Amino acid sequence: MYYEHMPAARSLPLSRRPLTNQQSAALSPVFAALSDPVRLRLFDLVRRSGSTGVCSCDLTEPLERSQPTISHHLKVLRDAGLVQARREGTWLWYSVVEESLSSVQAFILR
Amino acid sequence: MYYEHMPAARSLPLSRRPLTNQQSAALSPVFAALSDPVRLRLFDLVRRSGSTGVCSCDLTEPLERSQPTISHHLKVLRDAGLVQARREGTWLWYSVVEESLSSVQAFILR
DNA sequence: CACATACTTTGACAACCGTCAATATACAAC
DNA sequence: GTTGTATATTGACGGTTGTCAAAGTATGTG
Repeated sequence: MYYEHMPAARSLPLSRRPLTNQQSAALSPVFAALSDPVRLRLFDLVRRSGSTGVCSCDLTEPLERSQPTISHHLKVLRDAGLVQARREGTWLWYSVVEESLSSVQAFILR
Repeated sequence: MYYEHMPAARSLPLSRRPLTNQQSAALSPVFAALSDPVRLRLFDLVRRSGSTGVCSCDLTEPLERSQPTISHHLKVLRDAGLVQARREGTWLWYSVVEESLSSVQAFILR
């Protein structure tokens, strides 16, 4: 008799077991991406631009940082999976990745 | 006529306005405290110890870090307002500060 | 091709971070 | 007081981070 259709026995539900090394390694970069005040405001500006998105050139002035610095921060947010870019001619339109904060949300409610 | 009892006019509800410099400066240290994988697991272990708390000596081994390192990380979590310590004789019992993640939660749902 | 605009990459710098060994402090028991 | 245990602080080390100026890449216009 095969048991492949039976769930493995667990002493505790998944969320009640200690955070594993892998889970924390996957989650910490998301927190790290939001650990800088400039990036927090950057993410907020991108998020409130909605599905339309916002172009990088419009983010330099309100954040009072140089254009390369904004580009650097956007890359950090992109690498963390928090925002995405869509090219349209010369411009890059940034928008948030929906559900990208679900892992953080899951950790809070854990 | 005095208007001191009238609320200031607002073009948008508070949560719909861009994150201010002060808000991001207050929020980023909380994310920074959770941006390290060891601290994430540390916070998780403290949290699951409940109101009883857990003593620092029991955290060194599962996290595979030296005692000074764990002490350092606990201080970071304490400074961020995420955990608190209560002394009982020679031991310090660490427990989470309830509602300490509410600012993060508010940011996610913003 | 040249030129302009939008954005990225490189390189440098100071500041910060994670880690541990060594040392110091706090408390309890004697 | 001394001795022992629990925790914090100090100092040092390599590695990472935020920032900008300068240079490079990409796309569009003429």
